[in-house]
Amino acid sequence: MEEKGISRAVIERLPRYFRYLGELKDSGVERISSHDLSVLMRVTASQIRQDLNHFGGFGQQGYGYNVESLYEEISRILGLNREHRLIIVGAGNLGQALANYVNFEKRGFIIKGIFDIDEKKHGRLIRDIPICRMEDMKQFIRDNDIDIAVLTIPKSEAVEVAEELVKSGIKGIWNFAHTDLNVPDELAVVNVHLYDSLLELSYKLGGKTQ
Amino acid sequence: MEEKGISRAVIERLPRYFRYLGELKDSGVERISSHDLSVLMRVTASQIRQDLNHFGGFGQQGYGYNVESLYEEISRILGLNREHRLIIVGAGNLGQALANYVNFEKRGFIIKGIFDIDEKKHGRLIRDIPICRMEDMKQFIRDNDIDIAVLTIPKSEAVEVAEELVKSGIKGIWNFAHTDLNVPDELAVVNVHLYDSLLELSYKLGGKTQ
DNA sequence: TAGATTGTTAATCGATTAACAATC
DNA sequence: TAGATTGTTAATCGATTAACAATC
Repeated sequence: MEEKGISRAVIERLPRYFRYLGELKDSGVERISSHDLSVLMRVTASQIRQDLNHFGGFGQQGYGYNVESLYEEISRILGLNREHRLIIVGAGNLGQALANYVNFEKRGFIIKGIFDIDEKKHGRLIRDIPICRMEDMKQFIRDNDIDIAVLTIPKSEAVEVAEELVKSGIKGIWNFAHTDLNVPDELAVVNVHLYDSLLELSYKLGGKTQ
Repeated sequence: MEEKGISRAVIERLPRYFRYLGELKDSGVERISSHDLSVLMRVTASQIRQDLNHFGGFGQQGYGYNVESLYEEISRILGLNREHRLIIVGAGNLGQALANYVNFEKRGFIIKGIFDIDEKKHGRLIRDIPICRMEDMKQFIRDNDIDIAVLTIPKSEAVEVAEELVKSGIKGIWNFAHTDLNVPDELAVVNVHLYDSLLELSYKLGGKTQ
């Protein structure tokens, strides 16, 4: 039993389960019931059981869930049992910040290269990752078996570059550009629209200011 | 008629409407029907009309919506008619990247100060924004009438610092720390959990790799 | 006026919560 | 065994879509 028509809502909750289980595991908790977890996470126990049962019966009646093994199951569901090879496209502030961030690597998201149009940046290293010419991107993706591209370029270029990435055989795009990409359905895209998220905060502030 | 019990789903769609209307405005489009907009945005026309009518009847039968005025309405709903004063807490890679990003300022999100525990960073400027001591944060928030704190510190410190921010009278937190904050309901919090978002991508990649 | 398109009510769909028999 | 807690079905709730009278 696995992933056919799992709803977006469930998928978005998985990383949060994973995070809480990781913390429980680290603090030495061996087992937890859906009820206890629901109190911790401030959701309903029903939702937890429903969510998990989309992927399999990981619990045991009268016992609950084994923290370690549930953690491993979710880890596997999230695809953390295999290594991902990434490139970052756009060596601006955000691209460089992400390149410098080492925690992703620990989880198997390996950044192999950075690409930028600015030739003054070419040849420079961030950590040990080279900043390369855009012209070499396609070949680099193939040579290094890259599956994820992190898009941190201005929106004006994003759509075009995304299409180029698709042609190069990339499997997923982590899109920080503030635009919707026009890519085939087979491609996985997750958008991080920071400005949208800031506007959401501004909305929620509502009458709270002034 | 305004914002009472608007659902999360609707709120999260507002910035996207705003973006599309901005682009239409910039390309000189004067009016648009919910149908035409629905084709462009790949949603249903019904949803657009329902969403907008939570806030008021901005359209006109037989005509559609005036792009400019709808843009202004949504701008106002999103709170862009007033200035927001921000501080960034945590001058690491991400904090510095956000501080360097000028586009937010253009929309009225003014970054007034940056705070970090690392005293080697104190006194340095990013653009014209000073990096200050954590001890001075509380006073700075009051003196500069700060309403939003951007939290870009490790999760280990985030909960504690968030509580301090609450006491200092902050109204909203844009949280990039990978943890849930424990703050009163009156406070607006929007989380940007980058790692969760990357895991979502990893999940979606599913069988696509290997 | 006739045509177009909204605002809004009603119908449908999907997600969340509750309940409980199965079972460890 | 008795108690606890799951997996799963049924009930409820909410969000999306469809339909259409109102009206520009």
